Amino acid sequence: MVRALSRARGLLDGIPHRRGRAATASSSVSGHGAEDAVAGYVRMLAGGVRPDAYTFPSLLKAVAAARGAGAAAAAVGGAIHAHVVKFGMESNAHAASSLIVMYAARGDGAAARAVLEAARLATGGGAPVMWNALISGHNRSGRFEVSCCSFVDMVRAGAMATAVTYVSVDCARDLFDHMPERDTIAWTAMIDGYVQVGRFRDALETFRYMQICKARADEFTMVSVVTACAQLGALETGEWARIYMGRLGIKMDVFVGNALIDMYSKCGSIERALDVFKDMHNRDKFTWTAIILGLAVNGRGEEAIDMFYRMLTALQTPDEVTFIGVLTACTHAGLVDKGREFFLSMTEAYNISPTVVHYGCLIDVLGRAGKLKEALDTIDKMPMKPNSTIWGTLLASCRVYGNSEIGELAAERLLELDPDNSTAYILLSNMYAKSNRWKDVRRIRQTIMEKGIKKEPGCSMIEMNGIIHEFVAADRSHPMSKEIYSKLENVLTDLRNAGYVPDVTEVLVEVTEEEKQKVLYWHSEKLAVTFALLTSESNVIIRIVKNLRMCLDCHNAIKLISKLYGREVIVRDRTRFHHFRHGSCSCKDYWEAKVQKPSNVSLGIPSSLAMSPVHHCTMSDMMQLGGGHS
DNA sequence: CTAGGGTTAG
Repeated sequence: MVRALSRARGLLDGIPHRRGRAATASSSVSGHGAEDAVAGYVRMLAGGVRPDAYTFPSLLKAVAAARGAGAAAAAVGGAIHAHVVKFGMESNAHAASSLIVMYAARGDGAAARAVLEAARLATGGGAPVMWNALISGHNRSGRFEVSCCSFVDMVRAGAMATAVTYVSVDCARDLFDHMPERDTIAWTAMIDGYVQVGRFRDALETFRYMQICKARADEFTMVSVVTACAQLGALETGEWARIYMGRLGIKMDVFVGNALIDMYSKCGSIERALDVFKDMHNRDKFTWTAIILGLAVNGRGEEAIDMFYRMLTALQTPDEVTFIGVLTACTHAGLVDKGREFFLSMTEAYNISPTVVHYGCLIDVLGRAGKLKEALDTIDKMPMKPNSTIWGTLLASCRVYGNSEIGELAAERLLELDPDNSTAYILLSNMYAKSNRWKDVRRIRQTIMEKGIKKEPGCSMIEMNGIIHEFVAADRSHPMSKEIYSKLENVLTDLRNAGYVPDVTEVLVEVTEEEKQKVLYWHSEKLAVTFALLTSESNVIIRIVKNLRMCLDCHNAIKLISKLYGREVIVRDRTRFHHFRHGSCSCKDYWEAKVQKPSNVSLGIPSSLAMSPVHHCTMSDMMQLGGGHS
């Protein structure tokens, strides 16, 4: 590449002052690698075409995107910079911005800044986009402190630009609101800023405000909007966004397609994800990875693996994320041999070193199949230090299979790494209870109380007519709270008449039977389902997104609700989808405990200590009711 | 016609 450039330099002198065809040359260059771009540029010069303002941005973009910041790449960048100067383009905002991004992205902040200052001097201020370029370039090289400094400099220089999003979203919003005019890029940067920090509802709200302001969205904007919908499980809004794009003639490029596949998958609408997938003629590795993951978490592991083979046939190279999808598919489909096989093939066939996340997937595959010893051996042989997720995964499997020996070890390791992990305490005390080690049970409970360990509160979201409603356990803040609780009473009566028995043994605290039941009844997903029963048509699928894993009692209750009221309910929890229909669930109850409940009564254990395998919901129950401690 | 804003996991 460097040689090509030096050849280009040699050609410079012979260039006639002919213009006009440069744009064609530069557009033919974009979309290819740096090598192709430079080769195209050289061809252009050789053909006697003089580069213009349109030439350098795409050329530099290709060079900046080239992997690594090796000496060769640096030399090429420097040479192109020389060309920019030579052709008198250094104060052109487009060319200068491209140079700035290239230098900053490679970590050469001084060079980037020099380009900016030169352009400012030459033009008496310079275009604000150059500041965007500077900050964006710093961010690309991960030097966020430097980008913050640049931001301060920008403000001092009196420039107002769109890159403000990178400072802090709230600060950015303040600046955004004060911008004299906002173009599509500014709106998109703001919306995506919210998406990046996980404030998806703010992202959608800003998009709605964008509509009110009659600003035009483009495909970039829509990717961020659809991504927000995906995270929120907001299918109605996501669907609306797709129709909106059609109506406005926003082109559906591969980014939009990928975002849509992900959105439909994360909303439990895998059929529509597949529709989008089939309609896409340009598929990249993201497309395949998205559909593989979508199929995997929606309980269609075999099809996910078929897709992986199709991906190879389509000559797309899987990356480390693809393998997370493939391994997740194996977990959810219970395919142990395949899982091991794929894991090994990563290094052997694709030269991808498994990360701790991949090991987590493998532990999950083995654990869910009950191969706990093998899972433990795998952890021992891992080339990196196991993190808390690894031990947590193993612990969860130990709960399912009632293996207290390995479970105890996993819990201890987990607590070493994450001393306030509520799940570990609950499962540990539960395992002690199961082996009648009541002294240890009391010790754990004491620790929980003393340390004031708290569980992340359970929270369920549901979209109704484009509005997202949020419920936490025992929530009374919803405007329809009164109706919801009264409807819940009716639903529970129906359920009991149909044979539902509340699983109160999961409540750990010393309270009356009545109180135990209440705790159980007020779990956030029950509130959300009840709300949906109250407010939606009977033919509408109820879709709920939960932040934690579903609890066993809610799982039972919703199974029965789907049968009794003839409603389809889809719950996306932390790890998978539950599609409830006609009284059964797509997860095939795979994650439920595969052990018998302990027979505490016959052992003469006081009922206040009666325990059984517990789940995520119990800690808040415990704290909420005080356990005689409050 | 170009620069600054976009997709997959945890």
